Amino acid sequence: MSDKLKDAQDEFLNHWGVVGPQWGINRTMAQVHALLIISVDPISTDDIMEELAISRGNAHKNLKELQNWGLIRTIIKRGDRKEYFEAEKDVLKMFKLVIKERRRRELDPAIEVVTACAEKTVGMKGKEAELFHKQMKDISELLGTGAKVLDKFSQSDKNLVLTLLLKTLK
Amino acid sequence: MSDKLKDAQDEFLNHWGVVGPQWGINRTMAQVHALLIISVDPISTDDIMEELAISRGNAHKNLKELQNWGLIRTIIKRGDRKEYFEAEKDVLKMFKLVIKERRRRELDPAIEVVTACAEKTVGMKGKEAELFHKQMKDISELLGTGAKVLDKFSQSDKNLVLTLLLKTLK
DNA sequence: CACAACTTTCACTTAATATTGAAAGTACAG
DNA sequence: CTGTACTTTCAATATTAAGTGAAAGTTGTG
Repeated sequence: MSDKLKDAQDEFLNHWGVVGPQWGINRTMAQVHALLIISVDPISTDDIMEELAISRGNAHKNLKELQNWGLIRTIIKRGDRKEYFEAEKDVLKMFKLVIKERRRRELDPAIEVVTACAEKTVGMKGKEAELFHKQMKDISELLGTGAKVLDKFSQSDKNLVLTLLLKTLK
Repeated sequence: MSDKLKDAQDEFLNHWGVVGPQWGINRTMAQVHALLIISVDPISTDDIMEELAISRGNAHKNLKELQNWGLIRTIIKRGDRKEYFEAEKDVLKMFKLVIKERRRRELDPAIEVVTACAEKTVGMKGKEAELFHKQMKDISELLGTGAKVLDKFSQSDKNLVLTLLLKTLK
């Protein structure tokens, strides 16, 4: 008998490890996270090592990284010296954390660069200088607005924001 | 005399090469694009090789890739056999293209995986199966809505959508 | 046709990232 | 205080991604 649940879980773990890197998240981190969001109970580093067939160092590093993103938390059980880990299971909260982190990593540095470049060329004359300044200013403004939108989304506590958004955009 | 415009342009080219990879775009592709969006006139592969000090193969590959994203177009001048390249200069259009491509690369494959996993476990009994199914379904729905939002944005021809959005979310 | 002016491909090199596993570090229990 | 049950670090190694440059392919021109 093939265990259909186990099959589906394995499919998720494997494919998520492929999808992760397309999101700028490494394969193992994506898989550790995947494992945790489908685990009913908190699990230990050893469980993760075994389940994903990875080394202790690797498991450790990625668990730390997931903690930095705020996606998982450490659980300690009394009478047990091991640490256990548990993921944020609420999918909306989870995505808000991801968006927040990606805004910080992707948008913020880009905004800094173009804003500085725009400022350095303000008021300059000549075709080339004017084009350069305009491009820097436009990119800066657009990314700035984008960052604000993402902020609002990740701070909002209404679950239906996305759905509302969709209607607004229609 | 230090050419302030040249300095700012170099700063942009260099830093954009750092920012690019954080966006899942390789350094050279980001720099070639950067060069093109601040060039007043179309430029050739040789110009790009010289300006960025990269090989022909590398320049070629990244130009092709930028064409796949729809971010640049080829220009031919009569009486000249060389190809020249020109970027989409409208920053809003440019970002719409980037968003469209990233949705395709990041969201679509992820949606496919979780949707399949959700379908395979519909109606299953037991704590573990129920959690798994719920997680897959929730992720699928959230990503699905996200994809639609990005679609609307990249299809919309109103320039002020983002700004409006911001107000809606307040 | 055949040469010149290009563009494209690709086997190889180089650089960047991820992974391992063992050693070092910590902290609790007895 | 000491042994044990862990967590953390890190130098070495493996894997993956990017870049090179020369050779092969293509196309327009005389």
